[in-house]
Amino acid sequence: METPDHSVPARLTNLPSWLLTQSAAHARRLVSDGLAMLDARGYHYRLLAALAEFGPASQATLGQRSGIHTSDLVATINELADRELLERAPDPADRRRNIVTITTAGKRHLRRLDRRLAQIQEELLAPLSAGDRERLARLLGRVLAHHAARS
Amino acid sequence: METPDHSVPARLTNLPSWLLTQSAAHARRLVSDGLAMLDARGYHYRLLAALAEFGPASQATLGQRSGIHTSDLVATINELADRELLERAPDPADRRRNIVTITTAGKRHLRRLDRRLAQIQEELLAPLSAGDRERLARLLGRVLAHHAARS
DNA sequence: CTAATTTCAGTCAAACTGACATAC
DNA sequence: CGTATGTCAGTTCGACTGAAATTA
Repeated sequence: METPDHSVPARLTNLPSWLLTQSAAHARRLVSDGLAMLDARGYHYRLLAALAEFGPASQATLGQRSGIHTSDLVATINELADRELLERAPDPADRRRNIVTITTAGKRHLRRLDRRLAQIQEELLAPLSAGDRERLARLLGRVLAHHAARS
Repeated sequence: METPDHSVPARLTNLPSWLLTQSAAHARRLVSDGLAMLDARGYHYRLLAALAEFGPASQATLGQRSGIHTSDLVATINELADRELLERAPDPADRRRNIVTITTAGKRHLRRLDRRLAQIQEELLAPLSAGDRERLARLLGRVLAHHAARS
């Protein structure tokens, strides 16, 4: 069983970081396109998910929960606030802070994104069995946990 | 065994595309930083690898082999040609084409990048056993093959 | 004074689009 | 003619940096 050396260098196909970034590129394209149909993007989902699951919070803590840089959060919140999917209100207890809250429309929007993303996962992982998907998720989760701890 | 719901939304930790893009983000950071120490970046490695493994070629076919858009290839080749790591010469048989060839210095540079990337993989996959790494590579390879076929 | 929070203006790598001139 | 090739200019998303203003 020889590989017929077609097109892509062995140096790359044997390189885990390449396999990872390339499959991630496909994932990002699928997610981007899928969310764009609902006028959304990755940051929107991540922020709405953090708000829905952990409740209202300041932008600083939302940054940690969503993994979005607080600097990028500003624009993301602006976009969602313009569409009334969340609300930004000053914290009376600490006037430096804004308290961000998801609205009912925001929750509805999040559910739409959930459904779309489920379809996208199906497309992304099409060649893998349920067991394979589980194994892949666990392996990636371990890598992620390791590097998340280191920061 | 309850998850202590610390910080990151379950919607994300259960989403394969998120696991993938997040671990890829760590990979990219490690690779970027590691290659930057050798004044290189991902595109340099991919292009040099394609040249070293498959020999001289036109920019169009190099684009396929390296997965770099022919539009981005122009700048990448410029950068490497300036440092004499490859040569760009007009194809006498078809004057639209350039034939790009890796130089001896380019091969030497590639070997340096190989070594650095090997260290980076170690860092990236630190929490995984050799068997786990193999399994991860196979799973990603299958996902990749599936989507590469579709384009 | 120091530290935390938000905001703004940028950079960067990778992936991609569209247009154009040239040559086949 | 239409098609392939290389070049150029520009965009997008996500991740990130640095600096400034406000308030604790």
